[in-house]
Amino acid sequence: MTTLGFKPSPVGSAQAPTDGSLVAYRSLREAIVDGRFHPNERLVEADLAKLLGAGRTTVRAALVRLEQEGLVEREPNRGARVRRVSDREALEIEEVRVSLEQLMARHAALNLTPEALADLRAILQEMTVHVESGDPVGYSELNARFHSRIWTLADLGVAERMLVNLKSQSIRFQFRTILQPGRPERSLREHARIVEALASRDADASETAMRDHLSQVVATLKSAIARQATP
Amino acid sequence: MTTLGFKPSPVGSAQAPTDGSLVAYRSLREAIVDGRFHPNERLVEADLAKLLGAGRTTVRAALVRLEQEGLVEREPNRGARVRRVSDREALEIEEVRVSLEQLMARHAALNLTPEALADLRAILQEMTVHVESGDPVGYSELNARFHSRIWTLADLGVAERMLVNLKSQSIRFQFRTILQPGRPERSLREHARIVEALASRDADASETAMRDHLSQVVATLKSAIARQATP
DNA sequence: GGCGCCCGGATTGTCGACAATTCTATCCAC
DNA sequence: GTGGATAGAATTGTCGACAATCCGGGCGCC
Repeated sequence: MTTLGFKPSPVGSAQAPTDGSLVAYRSLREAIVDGRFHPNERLVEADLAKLLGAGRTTVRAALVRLEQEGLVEREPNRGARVRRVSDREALEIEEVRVSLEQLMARHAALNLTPEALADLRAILQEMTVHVESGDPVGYSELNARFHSRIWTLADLGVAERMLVNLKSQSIRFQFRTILQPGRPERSLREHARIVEALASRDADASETAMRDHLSQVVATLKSAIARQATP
Repeated sequence: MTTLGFKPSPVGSAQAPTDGSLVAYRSLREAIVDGRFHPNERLVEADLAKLLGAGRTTVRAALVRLEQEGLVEREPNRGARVRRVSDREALEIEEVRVSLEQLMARHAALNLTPEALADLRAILQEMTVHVESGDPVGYSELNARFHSRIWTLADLGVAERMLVNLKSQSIRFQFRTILQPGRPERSLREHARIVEALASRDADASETAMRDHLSQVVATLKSAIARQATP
């Protein structure tokens, strides 16, 4: 059992008076995506209840939600565990992501505002700095901001929810791409192309630029996986 | 309160000895997608418990799952209701569907087997019959079979789950497209093109054929919605 | 007559308890 | 020793009860 403590509300963004059920769900979710629970680790309801200072019913509800979200696996009468996403599935997730991000890029191009464009350029600028100083994890965060900005611009709630969900499932794999030598530099150029395409409000070009970018990510991930399979 | 009765296991496909929790979930799900509960209808836990012959805890778990699935809306302390998906959201769902189905078509082309091709041709044949005899609902079912066959051929579990989920949310809108005059005939031709593209194992062509087909669906739905907005 | 307060009814949120199931380790037969 | 049966521990599934919260109507005050 992991011994990391959960405070009632660590530093988290202030929310309603703190609904017990929500707190349990969010805490567990965060713990899983942050890797404080390992893949395949068992999640015993009673233990979690103690950890969270909640009742078993509450924990159970959270587990059900997380199962539906694909972060947790539950077998009848055998309990819950953190779901391990296989290499194959990670690739599949990334492919779905390509599809959805293409859609996002297309709509973003149609909805483009000067402010959004400025935001994207600013992020791009910051990215450049982090690449030059050789800071992959900082870059990775900016990368997330970049795409997220496009999502809100695209204004497609359904697709956005799906992407957020996919991301939380595949987060363990993100470093297998970004840590590849030369990858940040290339990624930066790809992002620049996306911004250009968006700036010209060309939906087709934006979609294509996004596809090219993420196809590279898929390819990188694929080769990284293949390489480690036969060391 | 709807008074439709739930038998323990109406005629449903046999499953494990019938897990109470699963039964509740499936019954509710089916009731919602079949329209036995109207959009926005309140789902009172105690009532459902009586209906299903289960405890409130069980019903609650089912509601949580359905919420995560997007079929039910729950506000803290205010209970659950059947989620109403707006016209706008239905369009969005359909657009996401286009993206994912393109991906499916691409992979289906790569994985094509003679049996799968035969299946698709058979479904196409049946479709022709139903179109000629003017049976839109029969055609609609075959349409579902057609796409479903492509999904299993594509062998992309993640994308398939998403599509199934999207479909259950937007099922109320399917008749707004298929009932349009001339739509079945056109749809049939589009499906034929998809089969051709798949048969030639051309991934790009398959993807394009699928996109063209579903873009038509989106367009049809869009105009149907616009038309009824201003009658 | 309108506005705000307060109260009962209805409903949800949470808990602990109990039964049912699965898992573990120990013992016995061979 | 090996294999299988068995008892006990651990864990899940389900329930009813109780407190907390929300909703609607009635009352008084201005």
